[in-house]
Amino acid sequence: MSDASDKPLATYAPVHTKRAFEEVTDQIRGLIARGALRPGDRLPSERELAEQFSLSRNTVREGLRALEIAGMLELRKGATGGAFVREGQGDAVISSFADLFILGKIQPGHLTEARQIVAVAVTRLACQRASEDDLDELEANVEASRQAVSRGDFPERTRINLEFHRLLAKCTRNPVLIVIYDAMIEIQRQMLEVLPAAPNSAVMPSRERLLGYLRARDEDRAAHEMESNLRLLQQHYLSEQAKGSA
Amino acid sequence: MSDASDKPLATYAPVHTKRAFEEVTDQIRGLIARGALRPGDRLPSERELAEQFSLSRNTVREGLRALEIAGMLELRKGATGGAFVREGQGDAVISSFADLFILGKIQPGHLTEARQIVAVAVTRLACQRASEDDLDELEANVEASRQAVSRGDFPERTRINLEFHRLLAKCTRNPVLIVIYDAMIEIQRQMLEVLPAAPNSAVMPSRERLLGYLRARDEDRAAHEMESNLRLLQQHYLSEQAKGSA
DNA sequence: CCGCATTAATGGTTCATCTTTTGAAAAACC
DNA sequence: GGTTTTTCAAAAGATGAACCATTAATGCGG
Repeated sequence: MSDASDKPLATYAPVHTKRAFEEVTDQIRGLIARGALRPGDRLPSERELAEQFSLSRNTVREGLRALEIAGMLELRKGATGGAFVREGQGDAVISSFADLFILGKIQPGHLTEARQIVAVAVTRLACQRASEDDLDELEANVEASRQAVSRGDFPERTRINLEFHRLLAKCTRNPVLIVIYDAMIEIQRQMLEVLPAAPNSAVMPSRERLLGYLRARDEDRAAHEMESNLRLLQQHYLSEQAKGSA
Repeated sequence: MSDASDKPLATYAPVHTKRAFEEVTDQIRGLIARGALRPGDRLPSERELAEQFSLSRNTVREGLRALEIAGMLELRKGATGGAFVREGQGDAVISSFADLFILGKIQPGHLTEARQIVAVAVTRLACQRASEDDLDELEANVEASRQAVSRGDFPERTRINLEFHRLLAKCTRNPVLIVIYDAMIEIQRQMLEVLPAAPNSAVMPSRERLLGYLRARDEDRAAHEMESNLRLLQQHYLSEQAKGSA
């Protein structure tokens, strides 16, 4: 079917026959990247898009779905429904990151090592940039954790303790760090559903000290507190791993 | 938010009517998470899955497509085609991360700040863990960069210089750090396509010094070299931002 | 044994049609 | 007049059947 005039020059490059729906995603991505579509904007309905692209509605939907999964669009049904450009959040990053764990690509030791690195930096930046409101939120979180413990609601305590990290990351005002840190915390959460949680009664006192250092804007002490806290965790997982492989 | 009266007995389910294709993705994700499906395994054909799920082939395809986009499956067509569980790589993380930049959520200053943090840590770990082969690869990369400069091929030099970071991250042997760092480098690359690149003639000498420190396993000097290198970049972007908003 | 045409299996695409959800307009009610 | 209920239309969601395109295995002829 392919005569010589098909590909006259030896460009070896392209390959990977593009599927129709990828053309849809590329074009829409391009419009967003160029600013022609902005967060909150509504795209034409599936039927209109299908006509404009000269594709079937099904194929267009696959493209829209792809962008929805990628977190760039939100598809709303109903009378005023349609495809809307999303205010970008890191949900897609977080879930695809978590998939790496599901696929067995990430071991607990890998995660805690990376967490240590980012957590210390996040703590330092939070110390510099946290507003009073941020600090109040953190304090409320610690208090909520205390209450969960007193109720004996340990799953809830775990959830609150992880939430603490999310709040801390928010203080940095840096979306890159926020999404990275949130993703790592999400994986941690998923790990805790499978692995035995480290009991770690040292967490609460550590949190209280950390809170004090944050309020005092004592960056070094705050960072050190966070670091030693996570080092315990790292040691726990490394010893678990040793047990597992023994 | 405090006492029991907050949550009466009837907490009215969360719901959020699940779409049919999400059931497909959840079930397959579950099978992978439980180890019933492992990387490399082939799923039944779309037609068979449609029958087993009691769904139309179209709907099943949407589910498979979703997992393909998430990077968990690979769909191959042809006689021996089908859906295969992928060896997990961070592609999906990287592209969804890059989407945050496309959506305008990430500014250059955010990225370089985060890069500084991770890069220094990556450098330290690379110093500890890089094999001789790793170091040879890094050296070859620097040499390639030199040659690109002498050819005057600056886009190629940029590509090679970013590749240096990818190689460095690989030395850490930590998939979490690798994927995070790769993602940041990819965003950097996309930024360079839009923004004026920092000329930065200081890169090559810095790279050579860094390479020396890596070979000498001199962690502190290597980390310092990387840090001061990126600080220049950060200053460049901050001054650009100041110009832009002026 | 090799080379080429055939064939079967698979994903890719399209079409037509139906269902469900949702918001808003119209109607009924007080 | 204002409020509630009903109706309606627009949109995505789902379906099933058909057809196209690609790929690897099969088998035939040399």
